[in-house]
Amino acid sequence: MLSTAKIHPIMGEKYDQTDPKDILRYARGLIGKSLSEVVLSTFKVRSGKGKLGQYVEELYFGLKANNESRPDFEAAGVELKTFPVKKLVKGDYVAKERVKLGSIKYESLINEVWESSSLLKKNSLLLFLAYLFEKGVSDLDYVFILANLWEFDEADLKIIKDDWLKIQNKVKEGRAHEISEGDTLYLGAVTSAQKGTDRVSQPCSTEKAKPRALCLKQQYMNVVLGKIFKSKTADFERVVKSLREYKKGETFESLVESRFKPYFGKSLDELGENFGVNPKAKNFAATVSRRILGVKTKKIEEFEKAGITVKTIRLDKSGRPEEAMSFPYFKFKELAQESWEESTLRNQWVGRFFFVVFAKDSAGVYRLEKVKFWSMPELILDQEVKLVWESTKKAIIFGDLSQAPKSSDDAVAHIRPHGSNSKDVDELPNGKLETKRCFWLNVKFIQKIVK
DNA sequence: GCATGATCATGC
DNA sequence: GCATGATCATGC
Repeated sequence: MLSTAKIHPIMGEKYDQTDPKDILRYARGLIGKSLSEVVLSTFKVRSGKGKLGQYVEELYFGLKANNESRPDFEAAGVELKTFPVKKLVKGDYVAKERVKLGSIKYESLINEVWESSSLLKKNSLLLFLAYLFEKGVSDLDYVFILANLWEFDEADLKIIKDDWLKIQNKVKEGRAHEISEGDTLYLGAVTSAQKGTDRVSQPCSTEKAKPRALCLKQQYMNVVLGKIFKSKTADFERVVKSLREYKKGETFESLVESRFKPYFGKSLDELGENFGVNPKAKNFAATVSRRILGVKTKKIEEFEKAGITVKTIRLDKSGRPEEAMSFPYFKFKELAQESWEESTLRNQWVGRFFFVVFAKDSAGVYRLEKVKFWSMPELILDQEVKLVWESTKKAIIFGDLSQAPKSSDDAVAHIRPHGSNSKDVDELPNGKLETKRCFWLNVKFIQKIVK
């Protein structure tokens, strides 16, 4: 606990805790500095994660530990979110992790209504305070790089509300133990267990559930950061241009599905011709799918924010997927250093998927059969996929990729080359060069999903 | 028919 | 120039 804490002379400067703009002005006094530079204090550094946010609140803003259900700056309605970002080689800033909005209380959640929900009350106006994360730097020495007020626009709020309702609904149905972060789009229900085995009770079932917190997904934060910093990669196209496009009771997902419905049964070639897409390209079906969504070349904002991976699947005449499903290649040395919980693979596969399925008819013509939003049950992810990942990591560290999971091992996934050609290589920790590889979802597993 | 390695068009 | 999504090619 804190023994003493003194505000630095330059922070003797006052700010108006009832005025969001003045809070922002004061917050910006931190930009380019670390906490240790602006706060003179003798205090014990607390152990554990996420303490920097508390230090900032107490030492810089002079706030007391706050009641969970109200914003930090109650009179101004401003909630402070301190979070780490990383700088990519190309210069863009990305969130290091999700931004937590508050823990989920299963018992009370089921009695809340959205408009007066604790989530909305607390998080309507956010003050994003980002610091640059660097390995090995202590909490007080991180340099702050951004302070910005953030209010969700109508389009985002619509999706966040539907996310919230979806989570609430699962708890009402007594399925809190089946919640997965991939269920939802922008608002995630991330596990917050201290230990992997921690479980809490839920109101509508005797089954114990993992403790969870509501968060803004990492991908959502990446888009937000891109917009704030006006990054070149933050140029997106939205599927939903206006809220009026939503029919009554329609969610973003059902709206997307309804965009595809008029094309069900149409042949892939026919669709490609209509949209002027080169049928020879290997991403032919993927490009056609994007055109159906009404986007041409830019990234899809809603999909990007939600971390939705769009994949096309071709089924043969017997309904079997013709190929396994590839993902971006991984760097051997990076994977070797990761932990499963924070791995690139888990982060990608815990998200949502959108499958566009083309099936070969009796005449051998591919036709758009259906579309499907899907997320991997966390049980499969944290057991079966984890095993595949761990075995891959072992093989990489050992320096022999022939020991990595193969398609014939009959698991959920395997690894296989994924480069431009056999000369497209990456270095193993032992210095040996191997063709770049990626994780692939097995044909049988994909078949189960789309059935 | 299937597993595995190799490769290609696109977009940035 | 390279990552990505996806499919092609080969061999058993």
